Amino acid sequence: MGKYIYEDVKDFNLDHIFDCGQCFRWSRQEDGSYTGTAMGKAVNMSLKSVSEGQRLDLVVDNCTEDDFKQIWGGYLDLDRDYGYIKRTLTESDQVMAKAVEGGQGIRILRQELWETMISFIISQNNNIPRIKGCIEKLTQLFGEPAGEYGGREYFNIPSPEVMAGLSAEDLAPCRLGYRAPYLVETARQVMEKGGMKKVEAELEAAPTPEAVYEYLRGFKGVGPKVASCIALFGLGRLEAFPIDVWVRRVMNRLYGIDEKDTKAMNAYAMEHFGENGGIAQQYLFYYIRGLGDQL
DNA sequence: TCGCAGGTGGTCG
DNA sequence: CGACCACCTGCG
Repeated sequence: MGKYIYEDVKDFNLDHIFDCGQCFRWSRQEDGSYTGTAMGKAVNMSLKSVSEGQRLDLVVDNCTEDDFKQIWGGYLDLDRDYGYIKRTLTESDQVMAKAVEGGQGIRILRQELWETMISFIISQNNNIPRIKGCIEKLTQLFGEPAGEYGGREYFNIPSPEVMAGLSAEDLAPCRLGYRAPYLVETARQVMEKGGMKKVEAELEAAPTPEAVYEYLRGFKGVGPKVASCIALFGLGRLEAFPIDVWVRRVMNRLYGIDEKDTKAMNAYAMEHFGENGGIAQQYLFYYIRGLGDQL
C-alpha cells in the first residue's frame, strides 16, 4: 500500500498529538515520524515541509485515499479549526497564551470508545511506559490482527466479548495488577448492556454532559478522572475536563485554586474554557509536563 | 528500601 | 457526602 498526502495541515505537530498522554499505541521513530495503530489499521505518519517551509503536508504511509477519508481524517480531528479555538482560549488569559505556545500543534484524537475505556482504566495510578506495555501485551495475547507496518505486526484491543470471558489469571502476563478484574468486570457490564453498539447508542442519547459522565462512572474502575478522559478522547466530548495530578498542579500554581478543590477547578474550566475545556486541558497538561520541576 | 506513577473502590465518620 | 487508605507493578 502506498502513501496518502494531506496537504497544508494547520495547527498540527506529531509530538504534541502523540506524546501528550491521550493515546498509548503510537511510538516515535528515529526520523520523528510516528508509527501506530487505530481502527484496525497500522500506519506511519510524518510531516513534510513543502515550498521552503511555506506549507506543511501530512504523509500517511500504508494508507489509501479511502482509508484516509474514512478513518484518519476523523481520527486526527482535521476538520476542526484549532486556530480559532486557540484564539478564543487565549483572548483574555495570559496563562493559556503561554500554554498554547508550547503545545500549538495539539489535536484531540477521536479514538474508539472501547479502546479508550480499556486504556484509561489501565492508566489509573500508573506510569506511561507501563501503561503502554500492558496494552501492548493485552493486544498481542487476545486481540485480532490489525495489519503490519515496517515488519511488525499489530493487533487490536480484545473485544468486550473476548475480555468478558477471561479471568484475572488469564490476564496475568499483561501485568495489569489490581486493574485486571476492573477490565473483566467492565467488559461484562458492556455485554450485559448488549455490547458496545448499544453502549454507544445510549451515550449518544444521553441528554447532558453530566449524563454521559454518570453513565461512564457506572463501569468498574472508572472514576471521575477516567470518565472525563473517556468522554474526551473516546466520545469527542470536548467540554470534558479531566483533572489529574498535573492539571491540579497547574491550576493551583497558575490560577491559584486549592489543589484539593476539584469542584472549583471544574467550575473554573466550565466558565473560562466552556465547550473547549478538554482542549484547554491538553494545552495546560502539555505545558506543565514541559516545565518539569520548575513549578 | 521505599516512594512514586495522569486514581479508584471500599469503609468510616 | 468528604476524608482516608490500600492497592499490582516496575523503576530510580
